[in-house]
Amino acid sequence: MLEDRKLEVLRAIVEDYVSTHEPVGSKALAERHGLGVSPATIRNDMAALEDEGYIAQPHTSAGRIPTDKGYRLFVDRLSSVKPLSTPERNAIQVFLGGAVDLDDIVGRTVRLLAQLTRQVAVVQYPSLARSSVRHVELVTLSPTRVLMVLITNTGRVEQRVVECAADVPETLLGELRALLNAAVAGVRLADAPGRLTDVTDRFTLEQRPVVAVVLSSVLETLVEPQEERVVMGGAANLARFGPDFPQSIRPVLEALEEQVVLLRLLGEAGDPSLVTVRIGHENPYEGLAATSVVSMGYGSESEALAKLGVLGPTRMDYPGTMGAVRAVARYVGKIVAEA
Amino acid sequence: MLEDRKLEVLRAIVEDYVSTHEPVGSKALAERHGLGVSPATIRNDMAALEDEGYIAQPHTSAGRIPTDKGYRLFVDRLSSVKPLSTPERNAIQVFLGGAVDLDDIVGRTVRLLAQLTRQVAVVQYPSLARSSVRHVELVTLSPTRVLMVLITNTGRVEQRVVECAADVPETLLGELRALLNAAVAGVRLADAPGRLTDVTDRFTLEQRPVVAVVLSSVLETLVEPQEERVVMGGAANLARFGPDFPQSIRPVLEALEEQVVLLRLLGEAGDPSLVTVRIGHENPYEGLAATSVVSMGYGSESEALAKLGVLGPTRMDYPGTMGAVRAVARYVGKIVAEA
DNA sequence: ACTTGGCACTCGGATTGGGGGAGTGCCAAG
DNA sequence: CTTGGCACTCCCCCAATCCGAGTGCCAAGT
Repeated sequence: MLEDRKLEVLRAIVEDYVSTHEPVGSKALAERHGLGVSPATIRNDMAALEDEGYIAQPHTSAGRIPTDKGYRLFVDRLSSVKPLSTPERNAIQVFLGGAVDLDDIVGRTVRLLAQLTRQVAVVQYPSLARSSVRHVELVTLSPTRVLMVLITNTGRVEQRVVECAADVPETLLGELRALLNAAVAGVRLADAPGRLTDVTDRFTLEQRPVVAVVLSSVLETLVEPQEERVVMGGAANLARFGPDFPQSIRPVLEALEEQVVLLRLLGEAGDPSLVTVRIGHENPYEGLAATSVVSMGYGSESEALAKLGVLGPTRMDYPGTMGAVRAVARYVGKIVAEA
Repeated sequence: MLEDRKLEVLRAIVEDYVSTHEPVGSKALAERHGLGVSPATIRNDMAALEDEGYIAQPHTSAGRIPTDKGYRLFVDRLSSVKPLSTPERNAIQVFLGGAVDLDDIVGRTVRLLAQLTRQVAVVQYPSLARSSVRHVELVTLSPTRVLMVLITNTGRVEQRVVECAADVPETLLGELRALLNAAVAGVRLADAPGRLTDVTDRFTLEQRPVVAVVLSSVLETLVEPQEERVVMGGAANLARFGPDFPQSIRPVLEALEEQVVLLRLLGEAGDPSLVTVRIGHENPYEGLAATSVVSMGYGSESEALAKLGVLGPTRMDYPGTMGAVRAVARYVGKIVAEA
């Protein structure tokens, strides 16, 4: 009973603080939320909650604000993901439906997420490692230079210029192209290198050096997690962060420019089939101490290809944000899987 | 004589204000800069400059700050582009030298510019319209779907999926590929459509519908200015803008997210072979009233392929910024041209 | 054992009221 | 045309003050 009400009070504090952005006091709480008790009682509960570390006061004799720990409890036990409204769902379909290629899908997704949540959105490109090879193309640029283009089933296109010591005859290239495609088409990138081991053997001794150079380039592209690309958008929503500016926005902007940091933010989250929330100091970057990340994997039913998420102040609307992230992730997953 | 000194005073005001970020008064001016006249004299000149609209005072009895018009005069007549230091030049070479493909070049350029100028950098991808076709590739995805990949001499890769009503036999595709490449390889994109007019004639009547669909897709990709892509970086440098925050940073962030706005910022500048400066209200977007854009075209000797630039507060170090932009533009131009 | 009203207390934030000073404009003399 | 002098004007900074929301605790009520 008492425990129950304490949790109820915590929920009320989080909700009020999220909507007003101001420390919330016992009186306002008692009034606005229909808990049938007096401010004094709430004060007792609040004192307890503070002892346990769920809330804190900025200064003596101010209202309380939730701590990271408080938000954590709220997210884990006091709230449920809020489904989107039907118009919102429709908007997603319309907005993503018009996409033509992978870049377009990712770009639209980022804008969509940013608009829906009014926060900063981050979307990772479908990972190369988990997708499969659709086609390998070799194009002569100059006698000694070859452009290798790798197309995956997720629509991603990787390119690389190969410099060869000797001239590469067009016929050789054609042969190699055919062999390559026969060997790896439809194969997952991670498994592809194994299929290439005996390709060199098919060529004459004098051809082998050239073949080897091209092959090694293909292998590199296959194996290297390659710069896992991440796209960010909605930075203007940072202005919503609060009036306590440069200090708070600066490190966030810095973090957002580092692909590496973005990748870690998304990458270190848990089960990709569920919405994950990392709150404040739980994030792997100190500049984001006042920031939460809501993320989720997307891809085919069976497997996540990549992740996406949004980033906002710890004082965000978790249920709503989680709902938006989940809905978008599912929808994008469907699109990417069927493409 | 008098005119000359007035200009000298204006230059001093701009330089001082840029370095201190504070309104500059007559006394400080007389001391710090070696104009051999008394503060009183300077006051007279300042009054004149104010009448003519080159400087203004934030409030009565404060120092003066340059107006947009003042900066304009400074840029046009009082300053010269400041060449980079040798170490800086080396840094450019090292940093851009390691680039492997077009995306990489553009990405590195943006980071380089942002770091060099400590401002927000904007780089446009080499335009399709002005570059030429290196290769067209057609790949079967499923019996009725064909992926068209267009590779330009600037290293840019455009892709598009073509849906055909009927099955597309591999042999037909091969033929078409050969014809296409024979027709347009090495041709500028703008001129390419003309070369394709009689391609359809080479096919049998029953093949033509399929050929036509693929061709029209190729044409679209060739003709459409296609989303002219722009990349932005160094947003963290916005924090340097000033302590008068959200109001000033918000519209800028918003503008930076609009590809369209970015394109206009770069696009409307003048002669692409020279460094162009747009100051404050000269910009085609009201959110950027306190912002200047320094931009320049880059590409081969003969012709600019695209533009790049930086964006910062009107109170920026113009000579230095212009020097950095020019140096980077030239170097990137060289790299892109020879690639 | 909780809840409640009462009450003294504590600070942060907004407001007010002077100085202090940088900077200006004008004037009269060089 | 330049210069020193001088009165004047505001802005900015600081300190003192007040106000009130909010707290903690206690003693009484259920």
